[in-house]
Amino acid sequence: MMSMNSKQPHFAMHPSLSEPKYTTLHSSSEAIRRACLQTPQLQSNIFASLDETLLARAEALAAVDIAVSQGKTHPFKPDATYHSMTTVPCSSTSTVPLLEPPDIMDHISSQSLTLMSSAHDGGLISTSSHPHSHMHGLGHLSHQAMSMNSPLTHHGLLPGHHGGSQGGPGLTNTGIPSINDSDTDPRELEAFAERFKQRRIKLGVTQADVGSALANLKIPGVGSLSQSTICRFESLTLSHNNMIALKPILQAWLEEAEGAQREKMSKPDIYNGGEKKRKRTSIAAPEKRSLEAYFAVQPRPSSEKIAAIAEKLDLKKNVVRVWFCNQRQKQKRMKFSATH
DNA sequence: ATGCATGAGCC
DNA sequence: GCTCATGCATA
Repeated sequence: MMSMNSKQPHFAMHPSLSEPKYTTLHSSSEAIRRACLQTPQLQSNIFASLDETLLARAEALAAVDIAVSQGKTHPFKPDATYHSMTTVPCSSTSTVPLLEPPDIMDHISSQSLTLMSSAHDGGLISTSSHPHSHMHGLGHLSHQAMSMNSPLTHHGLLPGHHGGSQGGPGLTNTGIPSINDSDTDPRELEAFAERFKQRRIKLGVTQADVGSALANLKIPGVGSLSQSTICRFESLTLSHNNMIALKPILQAWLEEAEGAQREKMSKPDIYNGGEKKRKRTSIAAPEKRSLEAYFAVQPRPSSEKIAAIAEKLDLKKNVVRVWFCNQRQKQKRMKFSATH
């Protein structure tokens, strides 16, 4: 089922309980997330529990691997986002016996470090053959975010100019807030996100409501967004560019919603259900720890390594590949990476 | 709130 | 195959 099939009148929701279904561990989990976002926990402990020889070998191999991959595999594109997440160990108590990265590294590196032959994509995990149809929302205008221009601006949806003043975002003829220099300021983004959340709650609207209501704005190229995205916007767990791109849209919605705070939408869901559901893969703690250990020495393993790691951990190769992708993406998120 | 996943565009 | 934006499913 959808989370909120029929939009309920916002007044039906208690201001203090604006998230009917997603309000379980807000505060506590956030603290944890913040802490862990910055610190791939367990690493030091993991290695500490390993034989020194193995550790040494792992590092040596990783060094080789890094040199090789940076030399010919990837250009290591610098991102516009702020990342201050190197591998800082986080206090932990684990002493779980993991698979030793060295083993795998050793195994593979002995022959195919620089080669990339098996580039096939295994099937998706878990039955997944969902018609998962449309990519509604802003998907189509979120191309590779350039390091300086937001996708929206790039797409021509938003004015690329800058007002130059920070007196407050004005509106263009189209009603879309213009982009000022201040709009790209992390501090301003953070402030806006906070304001947004407060006002949203004041309106008694859930994150999911906001997401679907965006389609009602009829802004060309702007459809609905998921609860996830709104949540991530509010918590700043999006890339800097993504934040910049979404800000004007959410701002437009906010103004609109507050302006007509009486007969807000009745927007039915844009995505229909009926199809099969996707089953989320869950990587067990031990395996996850191993992956984190690998990630620490080599965030960008080759296809061969991914395959080897997958085999070793008894996971689908694709699952491992995606895990590394997501891990890298996490490092680039905004939250506390910027230095105000 | 967050983990795993998809898909588009780029290389 | 990677990055990025974004989403479904779930804790």
